[in-house]
Amino acid sequence: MTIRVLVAEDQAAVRAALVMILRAEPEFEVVGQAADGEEAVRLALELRPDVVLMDVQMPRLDGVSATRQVVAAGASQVLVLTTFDLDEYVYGALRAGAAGFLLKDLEADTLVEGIRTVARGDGMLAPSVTRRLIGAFARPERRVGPEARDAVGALTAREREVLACLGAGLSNGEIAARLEMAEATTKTHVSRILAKLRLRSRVQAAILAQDLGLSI
Amino acid sequence: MTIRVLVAEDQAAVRAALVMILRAEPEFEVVGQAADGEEAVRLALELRPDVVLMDVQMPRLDGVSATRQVVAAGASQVLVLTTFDLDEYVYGALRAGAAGFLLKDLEADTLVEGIRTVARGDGMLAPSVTRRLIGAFARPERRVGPEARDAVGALTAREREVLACLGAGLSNGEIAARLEMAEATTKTHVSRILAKLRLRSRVQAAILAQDLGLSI
DNA sequence: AGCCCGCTACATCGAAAGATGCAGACCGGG
DNA sequence: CCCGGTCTGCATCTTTCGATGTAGCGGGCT
Repeated sequence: MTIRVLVAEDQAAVRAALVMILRAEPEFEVVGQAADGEEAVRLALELRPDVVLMDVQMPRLDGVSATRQVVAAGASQVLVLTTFDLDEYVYGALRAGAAGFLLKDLEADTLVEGIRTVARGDGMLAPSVTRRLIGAFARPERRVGPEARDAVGALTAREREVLACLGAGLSNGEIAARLEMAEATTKTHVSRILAKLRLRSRVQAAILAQDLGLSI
Repeated sequence: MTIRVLVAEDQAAVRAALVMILRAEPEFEVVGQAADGEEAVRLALELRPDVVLMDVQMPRLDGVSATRQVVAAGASQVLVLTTFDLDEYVYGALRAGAAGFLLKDLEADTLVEGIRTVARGDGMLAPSVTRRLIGAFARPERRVGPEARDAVGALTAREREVLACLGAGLSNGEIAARLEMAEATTKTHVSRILAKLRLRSRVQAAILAQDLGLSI
């Protein structure tokens, strides 16, 4: 079971080096090479490789945008490669749907292992990127204490529905329409929610709903 | 430069195996072993190892809580180890401040490499965990499009102050007091903010302020 | 059965929010 | 210098919100 790889990298010397590393491994087959983003997208859609090795800095279409298109088409797993681990590149690539992000100062072993990893559907990140991603992930959730979660647990199912609507920024009238109840009933629910959660306005309820990740 | 490691794992056989792996590497020094979470915290604070290898399932105090305490004290980097890669464990551990998260089905090499990685301040995740973390990270950002950021850029400084207060869930009266203006003036600002951002209520403005990370 | 609880509904009333018009302050350009 | 534009501020008026009381209805429990 060979892993079919497309190499997208504009610098010919670097591209040649990458291809050489891959050719040294019998399990890889380099099915194509691209020198810019547009070519990368075109070849990915045509060849459907298992993995696209994608440089960030490329002419005509940058690697992040190319990644977005390849992933949107469901063509391949994309492993992004770059010299600089700027936040902008990292976050951009990951949001574009990249399965991994490696820096070019890597060992051949790491690259091989990375391609293997993303080929089987897992993720692979450079260690420094991993740490920052963990940090970025860990921060947002500090807001909601357990007491708030408990209080929300004390709400009835219907009240939670209303709370989710509040989190979406709907007015009482809109909530009533969506949940098929009278506006007066919505007000009743809102009042109860505020009382149970010890909040003073629907705005605070909406923020809490956001933090809890409630969605309608 | 040896790396000082504390092993926290309740199953004696597993603990012994981990210690054996570490002892085989001359760069590691196992400075302590703990059989439960409380002991792990106590030893970490006392011995200040470079890395704590922390099991999730432990008696008396679970590994996630223990991690939180060790990290809060700034004692060590924590590499969490578990048999099951349940979301609950992963997210809990990472939010608790863990530098890494590995599954117990790992190779000895991976463990060694993981400890080395977290010891120098980087992050290390099992590949399957990496993929899910990327997914979890990529999703949240759908909320705020560039157009919203542009619109916020069109606000005046004063209006942005008011918007930040909205994001905190304050009423017009509270905003007026905090920013030292009349409540009527606050209302003017709120109205202008809503018009510029094309929103229909302060609730939506508050949600947007949250997503933008505005804070007072 | 009787009972409690949750959902729904409506009315009423005071408080908060939001739209609108207008005035003084400030600033760069003519 | 004055002029238009923008920012800031305040007051007035209508709408929406939120609290409170009352009540019918259905489902689960004893």
